Amino acid sequence: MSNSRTGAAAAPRMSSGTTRLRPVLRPVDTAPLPLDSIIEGDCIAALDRLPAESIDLVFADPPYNLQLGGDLQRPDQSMVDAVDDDWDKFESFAAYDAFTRDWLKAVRRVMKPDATLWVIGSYHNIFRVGATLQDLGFWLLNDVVWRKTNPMPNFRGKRFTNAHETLIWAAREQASRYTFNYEALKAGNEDVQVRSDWLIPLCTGGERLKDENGHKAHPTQKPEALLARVLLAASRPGDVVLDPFFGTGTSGAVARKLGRHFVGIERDPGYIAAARARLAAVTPVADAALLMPAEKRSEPRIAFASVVERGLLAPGAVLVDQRGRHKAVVRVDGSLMLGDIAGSIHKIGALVQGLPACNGWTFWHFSDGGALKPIDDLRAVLRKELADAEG
Amino acid sequence: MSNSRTGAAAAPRMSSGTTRLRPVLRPVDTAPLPLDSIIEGDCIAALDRLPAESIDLVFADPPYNLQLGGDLQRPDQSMVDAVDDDWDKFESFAAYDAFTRDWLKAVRRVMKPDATLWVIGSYHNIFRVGATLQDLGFWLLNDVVWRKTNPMPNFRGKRFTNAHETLIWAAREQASRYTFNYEALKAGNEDVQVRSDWLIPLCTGGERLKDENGHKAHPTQKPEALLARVLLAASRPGDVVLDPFFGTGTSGAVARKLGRHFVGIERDPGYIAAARARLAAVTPVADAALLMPAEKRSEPRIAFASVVERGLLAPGAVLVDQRGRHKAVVRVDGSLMLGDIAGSIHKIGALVQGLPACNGWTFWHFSDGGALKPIDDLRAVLRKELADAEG
DNA sequence: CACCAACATGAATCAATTG
DNA sequence: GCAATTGATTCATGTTGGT
Repeated sequence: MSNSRTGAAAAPRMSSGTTRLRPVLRPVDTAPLPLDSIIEGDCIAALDRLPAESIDLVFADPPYNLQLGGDLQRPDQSMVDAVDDDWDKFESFAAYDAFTRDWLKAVRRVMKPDATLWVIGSYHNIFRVGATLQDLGFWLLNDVVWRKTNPMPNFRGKRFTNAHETLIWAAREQASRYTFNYEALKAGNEDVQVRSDWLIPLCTGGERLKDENGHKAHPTQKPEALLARVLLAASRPGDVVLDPFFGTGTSGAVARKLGRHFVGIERDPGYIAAARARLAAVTPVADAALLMPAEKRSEPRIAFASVVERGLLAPGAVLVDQRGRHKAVVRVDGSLMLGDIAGSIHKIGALVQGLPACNGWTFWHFSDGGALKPIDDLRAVLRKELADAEG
Repeated sequence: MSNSRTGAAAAPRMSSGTTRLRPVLRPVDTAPLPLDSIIEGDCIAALDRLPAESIDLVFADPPYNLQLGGDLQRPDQSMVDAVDDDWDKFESFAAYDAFTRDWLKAVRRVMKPDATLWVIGSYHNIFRVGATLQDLGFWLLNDVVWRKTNPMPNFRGKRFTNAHETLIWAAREQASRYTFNYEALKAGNEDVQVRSDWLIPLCTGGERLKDENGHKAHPTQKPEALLARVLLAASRPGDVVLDPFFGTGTSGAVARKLGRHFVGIERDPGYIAAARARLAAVTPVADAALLMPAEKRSEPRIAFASVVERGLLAPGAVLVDQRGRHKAVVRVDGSLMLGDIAGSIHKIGALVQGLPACNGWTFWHFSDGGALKPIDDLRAVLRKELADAEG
């Protein structure tokens, strides 16, 4: 592990160097990663200049103007007389798919092998994005529903109130060992696993950026609470968060507040100006201890043999399961004996239950003054000794 | 309008005769619409034999293409009974796409011009289905989220609990003048528009069909409440509801109960037998207006993390008990920190008191202008927001 | 019969380390 | 790189069986 796991101020984690994918052609003129800054320009061109495998987390809020003008307009600018012409629809969807494919491929190149990607969208575009992700080899982890507490009603009464948007969370590849701060999320959620549906208000009021005329600075500014949950779930302090459609910089503001680095790409100078002003006003959470995700510290491995060696259990001692239905005898070498079969605490535990696997530490119990206690208690004794010895 | 709109017993509505799409090649040997019966056989072959433009509503629960790997064990070492049926296995995404395209095209031919289609799926397949719908010229109306009250947990703690599935609601084409019972839905929802996220329990208990051995008759039986909401929203009494993946006939049972006709297509004789027995036991309700399933309600769970996310408490804020004997610090992720130990508000509250359990909401207080107030007051603020969202 | 404890189960793309 | 081993991990709801 890199040292960045130990503090918010540390340098960003570098790629492990192991490339699990086939080698990637890297553009000749890549620049060093411009940490905590906004790159002005076209998303894909800018991505192609970033170093490969340098990003820990990607958050993307791509445009979904499937049939409008702008960057997705047909190349020849020709007029289409029938707007609902099937062929035109196909052209439009195909153009959007090509655009999606291009930016996702460019993003994937700069992701570390264990990086993950979040994309947000609505039913207009999210299906195409999701299918493209699968086609490119991303590994879908969850689709997450942002339930809006205060959605805009459906004024014409012709459909259900469009009260949610969808986020897709995907790893770069199936083999990725991605960051997921399970324990921390659970601790903040009444000690229950966090579900795939999140209830969060729209970005309104003081959080909503306004221009000099009092109009909203960006049409689809996302709430910081949404980004906070994304970053707290799937990144660590010191990680680098890339947002290829930076807009007015919600992802950057939250990254900065939570001790993550950001890299933003944005084409519109107006949005960039708004984002820069916003970022300058962000106060990072100072105390690194508040940022590190609550985690069960990984305990040193203890062999059952050392429990016997240390005399916490004598050879010949009888272990039973909690309800006393199964018995086994401790041998000097730390294996268990059941009749004439010997094996590990796990193997014998699985055997007597007819199961493929078993955690022997919690399954087997010993008698301590009449009370049955799991042998895991004995492991805890050794761990404490070990911890004390290390200071 | 046909007279079928006025009563449950009327004949099914016939096509208006105006074809808004380009002419469709109709198979020579189409049969008359086999109302209220199950067609045994391949989905696409059976669809090709149905008359064109004869269906008012389609509900489809296609294979999800789960792509499961090895076995999954629960923490108690028991096995998860996963979907491992042959009908859910596909060679590749391309094969699944081809399958999807074929059945959707066949379905579209038999839909009336104003008919709509519902498809349900998970993140494994729903993106591909949605994109294919768009490619074929369907017009997406909503994506609807079925939020499960009681989903299966994520046993390994590696992802968010997969707590929802997605339904796509689409018209045959953009010009469709589809059925949407807006006023009825609103009246049944405390006079507010029905949202795109529905909270409904899984199909369990007595509703779940079992075989003679007591095992579930179908691995993915859907709750009747879900189908009831679909049919009440987007069909009228007397309409014909087609289900190309009939399974054990939930859509048919609900259609029959609500005074709609059904046409089911199913390949597996075992499922068909179960469905026939089930359908025979259904009693149609005399007055369909009486049956509006109430949304599942439960006391909303508020996460302390969301109190921090919304800025009601800042990271680093100090919480104390009422008499100021214990202190703990709020972290960014909604856990509390006591020394170097992090945990939930409840766990840390229990820890400082040496008790096995503690209600952190009433135990911990924050300082509000000199006065100590329980953090439960902050929960009340969020609860009010949530109540507004749930209706 | 009431009550409680134990058990069962739901569309699941659900590990990390050692040898 | 692959196989074998170790060991970490669950929420809501309904049913069953015992006192």
